This record gives sequence, C-alpha cells and structure tokens, in this order.
Amino acid sequence: MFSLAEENYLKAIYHLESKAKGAVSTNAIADAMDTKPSSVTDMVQKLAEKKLLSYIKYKGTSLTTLGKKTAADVIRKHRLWEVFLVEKLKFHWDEVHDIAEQLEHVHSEELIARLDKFLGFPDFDPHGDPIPDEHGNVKPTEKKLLSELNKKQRGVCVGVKESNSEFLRYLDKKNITIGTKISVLGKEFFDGSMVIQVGQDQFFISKKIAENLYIQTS
Amino acid sequence: MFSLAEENYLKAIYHLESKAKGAVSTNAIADAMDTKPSSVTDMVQKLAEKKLLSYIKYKGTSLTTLGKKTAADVIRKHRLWEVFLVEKLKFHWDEVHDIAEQLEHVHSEELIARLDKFLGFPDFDPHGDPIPDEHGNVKPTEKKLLSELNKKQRGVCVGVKESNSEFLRYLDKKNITIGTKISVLGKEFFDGSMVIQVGQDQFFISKKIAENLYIQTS
DNA sequence: ACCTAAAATTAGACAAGGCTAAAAATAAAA
DNA sequence: TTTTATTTTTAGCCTTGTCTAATTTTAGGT
Repeated sequence: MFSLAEENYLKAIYHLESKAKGAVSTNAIADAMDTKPSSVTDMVQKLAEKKLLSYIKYKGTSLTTLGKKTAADVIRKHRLWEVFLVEKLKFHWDEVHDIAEQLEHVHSEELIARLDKFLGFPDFDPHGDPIPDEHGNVKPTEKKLLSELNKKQRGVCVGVKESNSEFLRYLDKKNITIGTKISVLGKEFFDGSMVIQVGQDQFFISKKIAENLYIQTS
Repeated sequence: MFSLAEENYLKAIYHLESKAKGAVSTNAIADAMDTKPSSVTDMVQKLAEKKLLSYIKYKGTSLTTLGKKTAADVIRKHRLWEVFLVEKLKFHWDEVHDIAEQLEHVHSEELIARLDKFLGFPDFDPHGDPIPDEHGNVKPTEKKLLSELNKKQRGVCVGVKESNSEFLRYLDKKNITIGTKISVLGKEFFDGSMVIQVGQDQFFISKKIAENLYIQTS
C-alpha cells in the first residue's frame, strides 16, 4: 500500500513519461506537481528504494513495471470515479477532476471491481481518456477529433477536448454525451463545418465544435 | 477544512459523548482510536485552539457546537457512503465500514448533496444508524429491536445489530433488507419467537433473530 | 488525612513530506 | 576550452502526528 504522496508522484511521472519519451527530469516533475525540485529529488530517491522507479542522479527517472502498474491503478480509479460522477451524479464533465483526485486514493480492490461493474465496464472517462483495465493495460486509443472524420464516417463520442460550461450546455441541448453515436453526413472543406446525425436529429456544427469533440471509431 | 486526523478525533469524541454523558476522558479517546493517551492530549490541545472542543486539563473534553457540526458532517458522509456501497454496489452490510472510513474524508459539499439525492435522501444507514442532515441534526431515532414489538405492530427494517455473514445471508433469503416493511402477526411470550409478515410471505422467526433486527416505527 | 494506584500531561524523539539556501554537476556559449 | 547559465542535489530546518519515558494530578483505600 502506498501513501497519497507516493501515488501522486507515480501518477505524475506516468503522465510525463507517456508524453515526452525518455527519462523524466526532476524539474518536469516539480512543475507538474507544483512543488520544488528538491522535494522531488527526495521523493524520487525513496521511490527508487521501493523499486517503483529507476533513478540515476542528474539523469532523470523512469518507472519500473511495478511503478507503471501502480500508477495505472490510480489512474484507473480516477477515471472510473469520473464516470460515476458524471453518469450517476450528473456532474458536468469539467467539475469532476478535483473530486476524483481525492476518490482515486481510496484503497479497496473490491470497491473498484464493483464500481466498474456498476458503471457497465466503461472504456473511457468523461474526457475521452481510456480507462486502464485491472492489470494496468491501456487499450491503444482510437480516439480522434470529430473534425478529423470525413463524410459517411461514424463513431462514438468519448469526450471533450477543452471543456467550458457553455460548450457543455450546448452539448446537453443537442443530447450529445459520452456514448452518443455520431455520423458525419456532410463536410464543407472551406470552413470545416459539418452536418452530423445524432439519434434522429440532423444538424449543422461549426469547425470549432468539431475540433472539441473526441470520437472513437473502430 | 480539517485534516484526516482531526476529523477522526472529532468523530470518535462525538460517539463517546453520545454514549457516556459528561466530559470525555483522554484514555477513553485513546482506547477508541487505538492510540496512546499522550497523542490524544496533544491533539486535543490543538483542537481546543481551533475552537472545536473545550478542554480542561485533567478533566476531559467536550465538543463545541462547531466541533459537533464538523463531526456530524463526517458521520453523515460515512453513512451516506455506506448506503451507496450496500444499495448500489451490492456489498453486504458488514463489509462496508472500512471503505466508508476512507470515503468519509473526501471533501466536497456538492458531492454529498448529489450523492444524497442519488440515494433518495435516506434516513438510515445499513446498520440502522440515522444519517445526520446537512445541518448536522440527527432525527431522534425511533428505532427499536424487532423483539421489542408486540402483536399487530409494524415498522420498517432499518438495520441489523450484530451482522455476520450467515445472518445476512438468511435475511437475503427472506428478502429482508433496508426499507422492508415488517408486521408482527404473532408473538410467543415463553420464548420470544414471532410470526411476521414480509411482503406476501408469512413466517416464523426465533427470538435471536428478532433481537438482531432494528425496526423504525412511527 | 495519607499513601498508593490510575489517569493525564510534558518533554524529547522520530518519520513523512515539504521548504530554503547553498553546493555540485551538466549543458550551453563564447 | 573556458566560462556562464541551468539543472539537480545536498544540508538543514519546519510541521503534523505519532511514540516512549518521566512527571504531575487526581482518585481510591485504609
């Protein structure tokens, strides 16, 4: 069992590793966690002791298999709780992060297994990010922006890119939410606008909107 | 916002205060929290500084209004989460305590308000204990043991006294759960056994069982 | 009233995690 | 290559919450 602070470090390093390939620098971690580099050095040394990551002085760190698994577990919990908050408690997509940040540290495998089932084994969180499975594996994400689709392509809405209240209210009004099937009926090349089908409704959307919706095709 | 340790102290003192009237002793708190009396003295002094309780050296402590409210908030969260775990995630009544112990420390008023609504504004947790309202008020509990009821009385099952797996399985089999309406059709005085009605079914229960079920009449 | 036992408090230490200031290593620039 | 700037680490200190050991109060028994 790992402490709250340890879990947060692992999570941050996991995210940094997946973005910029190669070892993660001390300063990058400090930036991401809003803490001082000296604190990072201390913690990273402790995590190395515990075999959660490998650390070479002045050269940066990278997670071990155990570290990755542990981080993925935390991220899995975070994203499942986000689904719960949005789907069951009707929070908006942009209100759930801070709460999930707390809930992700509740320790109970059974709890997460049951929550997963209760939610219908979702694959994506409300921001369109994939939910790691119980072994820490993440499905290679197939998600694209709606704006990348062409005429006659279709997919399922899995999240939003930049979520602000106005945009989310618009989506509510159009009955677009996670899991909504969307088909592209037409696309204008000069402005990127589209005509899409959502349920029985067909309507026009601007490029700006199409660039803010994540779609899973496959 | 109070720390995890502070919240746990307040909760423990709240429970002790409601049991044994009068100021709560340092040793009693230490016992309840499985910690040392010296640690309790330290913490109690800090909580007194913060006006959460009044403390007189060698004489014990008692919660202030603020302390009581804070404790009741934590207990409210604990009990709402227990309802969630049992009603929604299908945990058994005796498996939820440790998990709720963690969930109760998640800070978000909005979360609790929505959870309360999602659960249908329950009045009791799965152990039959009343859930404080958002102002920290606890309804004076009307709960009795089923064994205290007499012929023709009726009420709603609000919890169990001592929960063990076998007993809970028995209740499952008889379709008795929280909220189940129970009527006493007959009662034998020489052994305390009863004939009760649950839904359409009528059956015999022993005194031992009647003494383990909490019923709310009113 | 006195003397012992129990309860409570204080003093000093420690681990986790964080910070600041200073030193050391690496990278960049001249 | 030497100097400068940046990054990283170390050293020392702080806070929270805990502990042990020693001391002080209060309570009980005769």
